[in-house]
Amino acid sequence: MIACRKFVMPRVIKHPELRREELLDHAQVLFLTRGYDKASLNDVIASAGISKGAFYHYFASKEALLEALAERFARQALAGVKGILGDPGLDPLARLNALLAQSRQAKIETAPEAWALFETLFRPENLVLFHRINLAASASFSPLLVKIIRQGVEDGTFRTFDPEGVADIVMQFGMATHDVVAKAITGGGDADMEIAIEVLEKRVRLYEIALDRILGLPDGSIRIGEPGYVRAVMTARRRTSAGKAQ
Amino acid sequence: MIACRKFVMPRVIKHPELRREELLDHAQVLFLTRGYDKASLNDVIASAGISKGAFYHYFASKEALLEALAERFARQALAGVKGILGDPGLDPLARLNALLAQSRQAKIETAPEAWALFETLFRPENLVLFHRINLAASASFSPLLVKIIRQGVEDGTFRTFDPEGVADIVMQFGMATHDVVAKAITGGGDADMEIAIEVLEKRVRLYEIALDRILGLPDGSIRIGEPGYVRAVMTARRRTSAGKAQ
DNA sequence: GGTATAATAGACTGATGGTCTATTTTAGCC
DNA sequence: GGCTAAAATAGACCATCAGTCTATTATACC
Repeated sequence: MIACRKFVMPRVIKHPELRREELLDHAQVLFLTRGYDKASLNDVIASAGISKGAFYHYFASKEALLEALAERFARQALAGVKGILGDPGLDPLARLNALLAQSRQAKIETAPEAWALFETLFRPENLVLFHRINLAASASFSPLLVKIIRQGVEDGTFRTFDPEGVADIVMQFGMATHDVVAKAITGGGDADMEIAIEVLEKRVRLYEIALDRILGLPDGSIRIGEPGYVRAVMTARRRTSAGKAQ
Repeated sequence: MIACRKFVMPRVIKHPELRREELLDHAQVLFLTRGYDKASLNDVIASAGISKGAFYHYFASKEALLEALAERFARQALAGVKGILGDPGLDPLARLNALLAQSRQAKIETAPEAWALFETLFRPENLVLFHRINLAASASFSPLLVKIIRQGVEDGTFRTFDPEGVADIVMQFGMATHDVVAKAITGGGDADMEIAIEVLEKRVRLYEIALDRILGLPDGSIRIGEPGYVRAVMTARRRTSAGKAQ
């Protein structure tokens, strides 16, 4: 039992990250198309072309796979936004607007593929996955928002007694917007979409004014998106998703 | 094959509702304590003391059981609130405040048992259940809110261009409040709770002022809860949940 | 080439949601 | 009370799932 090893000890450090990333790619597609519950582990490993033993070498469980996927989503979402905080040439309001613009308009318009994935997160079958990503994302996103709002409060741009609370509201509005957009896109026909666009455009205006007033700013200070951008986003998305089969 | 029946045809109408309700009771306890996923169908039928055949006579699937439970929750939540809309002696602001008070303070303080159940909905394992209930609840709750806000807009009490949007925001705030309360209660020790109470009290004030401003009301018009009520609720809940084993 | 470990394969397991067939209970009708 | 058809119930059975276990191959270092 007590094998007195001769201490030859080769230490091997490989690159399991690559395999993990590859697995996450396959899992992402399957989880988002079928939902976390409906996509079985066998589906994932079949898609990746590996055995069960290999999978469990890289991930402790299906749950761990989900967690890793959520973390990767959050990391990617955060990456495009980090620079704004570091930019010293922006005042707090511009910074907040830049953050909002970046996290919606820019991202949506420049990367419809990424948005296509994000949008499926709002489908009911992806509830679990969405929740995980949401947790991971707001854990890293909220502090950025709080920091910006705090700066604004300190230099007098914003007026509020609860920066964390306002940050939370901003996150809530952001999620609600995504939700409405996703519902509209996945929803009914073109006539429905016209109505949805109108509703959403109005909603975005409401959120803007609400944030203005909550932060003690004059109406029209906060810009979540230009007028007409909802239509642009949604027609663009419609075009993209039209080419896909189920 | 073609049995030419003599058309004796007895028609039997029983009361399957009772059995269904009973099953929902057992499912409610199990789903809320263990979570929807972790509570197996066998657990449910064992708890109810019936066979699988009997269960599938009343419900098409485990999913259908969840749906029915969510509907019942929503129905119960709505029941206590219906009267407010019918009360002709209230102006829109009082009506909105009454609705907010009813759906929080009153409900919480008068029925800690009900709230204890509700609170567990926010635990991560109950995500699916919560989402269903939330859907069912807002489907019936939102129209009430919209109606009240519309009345207020018509008679000039409220000023907004998007009553549906404001109703959505009210729902969002309500959910966020529940969420924070639940996290604080299920969270750490008494010291943490003191901090949580402070945060939440501040958050409630923020939501109140936010709604005031969104609706064009003077600050202090909307009352979600009296100052100090958060502490009362949370200490009351702590006492209740302290007596329970896991 | 020897060796310890990383990596992989895939049969196997226990539990789960759901199905199926068989049996008992219920309720109207003569 | 007997006849009948449906309602209600029981529980064996099934396919599928996440996860385990043992066996085998590949790799990197000596």
